[in-house]
Amino acid sequence: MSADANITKKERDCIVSIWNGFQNGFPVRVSTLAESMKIRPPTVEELLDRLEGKGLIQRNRGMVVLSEAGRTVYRRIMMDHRALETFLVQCGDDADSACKMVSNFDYLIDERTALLVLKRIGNPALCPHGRQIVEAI
Amino acid sequence: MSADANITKKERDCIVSIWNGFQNGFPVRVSTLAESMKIRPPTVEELLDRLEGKGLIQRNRGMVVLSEAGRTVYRRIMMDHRALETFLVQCGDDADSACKMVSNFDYLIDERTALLVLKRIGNPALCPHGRQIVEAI
DNA sequence: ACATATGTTAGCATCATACTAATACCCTTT
DNA sequence: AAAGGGTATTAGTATGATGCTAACATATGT
Repeated sequence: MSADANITKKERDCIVSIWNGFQNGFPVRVSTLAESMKIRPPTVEELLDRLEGKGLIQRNRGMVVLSEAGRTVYRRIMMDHRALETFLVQCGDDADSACKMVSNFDYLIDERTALLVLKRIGNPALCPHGRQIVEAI
Repeated sequence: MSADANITKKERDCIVSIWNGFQNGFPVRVSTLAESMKIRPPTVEELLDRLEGKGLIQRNRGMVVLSEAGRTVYRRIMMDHRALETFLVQCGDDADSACKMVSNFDYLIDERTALLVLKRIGNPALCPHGRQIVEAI
């Protein structure tokens, strides 16, 4: 098992952008996603169609939110991401490089593996950026 | 930078299969590659066309070998693979799961990161399967 | 009601992956 | 040398992911 609802890198990025865009309390808009992902709105629509097909998001008149399943996927990606990122920083990498590197494959790592890594690095509560490794959302 | 001659997962698998097939001293054949990768010969041809285009292999009447550049890519993939695999085993994973997991992203990791990980886990000479982590080929 | 923003469809294009069917090539055996 | 068997390659097709522009639709605010 991977972090897996069987998603691609772009779908992963989109899920993360949807979550980040939501931070202020309002659902993110398609145009905002397009801007933050540096792709055109129709390409975002395409991506959203696929994510909706997988049950990971809900849409309403241009507003986009993660579904319960989508939030679960997000949580998994982030736990995996922050576990590895924290490990790399412990190895001597800087937080930004580690973050960029790990973004390329965090969505491919299974939960079991992430938990093993977390235990090994001492179950820290926070990642190098100061965020909760196991996020409650 | 990733381990990167900018390859895909299948191209990565193909490079590894070409190397493994070569072990006995004879270049691997297309049919052998097809069998070991569980795809049909024409799909192998397609893959080989792309790898040849990237200068990573050389072909001669159905025989396939890695080029110098291809061997470099292979070495990098394997160092990255074995570094992470060894780390996961140190975390408590078993060698086979670790191997399978790491195969999904070893080709995405940059050399600098792999070297940091190697240092951190104590620069072991051998991976859990007993192979040289830094392979001389 | 109109103008502007934004969202959505339609229509393409490209690349990676994969297949079957047909053809070409090579080697061994007769 | 011809025939046959195995292997490689080409041709043709398909699908999924990613991306675009242009056109059309829908809101929102003045």
